[in-house]
Amino acid sequence: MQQQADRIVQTLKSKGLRVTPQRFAVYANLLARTDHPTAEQILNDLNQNAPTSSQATVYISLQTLRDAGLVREVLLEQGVCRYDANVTPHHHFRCQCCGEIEDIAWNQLQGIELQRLRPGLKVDGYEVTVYGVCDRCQVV
Amino acid sequence: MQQQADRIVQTLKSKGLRVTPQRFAVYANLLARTDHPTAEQILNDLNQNAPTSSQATVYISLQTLRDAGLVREVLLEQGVCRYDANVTPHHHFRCQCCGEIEDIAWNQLQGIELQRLRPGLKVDGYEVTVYGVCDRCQVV
DNA sequence: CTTTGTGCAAACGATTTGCAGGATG
DNA sequence: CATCCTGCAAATCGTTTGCACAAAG
Repeated sequence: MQQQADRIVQTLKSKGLRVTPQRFAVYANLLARTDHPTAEQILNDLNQNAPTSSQATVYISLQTLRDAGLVREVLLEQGVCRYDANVTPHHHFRCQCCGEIEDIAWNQLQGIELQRLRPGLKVDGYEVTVYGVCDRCQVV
Repeated sequence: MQQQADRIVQTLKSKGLRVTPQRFAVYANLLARTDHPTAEQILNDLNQNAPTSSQATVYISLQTLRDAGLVREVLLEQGVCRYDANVTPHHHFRCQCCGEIEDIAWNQLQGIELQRLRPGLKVDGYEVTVYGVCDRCQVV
């Protein structure tokens, strides 16, 4: 617990970011979650018991964390911006029924041949999005 | 030209959609473009010479076409919704410099093994997004 | 003490909606 | 002629901004 908190502080500092309670809370919340929450969901979660951060601060903190490379945006639905504290390369599965997004480990989807791409394109990376129905939605 | 127009009319009708000048114009515009325009870009393009459609109509036409499966949304930038009349499965390349989106033919990126995915997930399809820098931006 | 972050409320831009009139099948 | 579509303007939603105050280094 304490170690985890220290690690977060160190991570923020290492990116040259000031450690404020609000920023800490946003990042810690995102690190603790396995879903891919929206800014609003994070805001609600943080303020559930006691008021922690204002709306504007959550939005700005997420921007700051994104610019620092600690957090990434996941855009799979129109008008919905989700956040993910997992910044190592990985893929996503999206349930077309409930909208849930599940991570897919990088090594679960290998073997993509990028060699056939048009020469001239400088490739930095890629990501696979798999669409389907999750087990929970198949039962219902 | 005329044949193309007839084909569009037939396609719309086959989906049970009424053929109105505005709806026709939106779909024809999208079919004629190789870029991935936003609703606003389509609107401007249509009204460039003479006023053709109102803003609301373009937005609703795009929704209708999407629901009919004639058009798809491409979501690669936060807050930007692009449209694509190519609804056959294909991948995308996005230039991180200029934001341009280029189609990648399905058969240019093969060999993804979906077998390793967690059992329980019913897969309907997948899509690869490649990030990098296009040739035009590499020169500059 | 200087810089950066926060909160609030107002501003913003993209998209949606309500409603009256008009076109389509 | 019943239904669906359009245009307009107002409403809405998520996100951003301006500014005064507070906190961090």
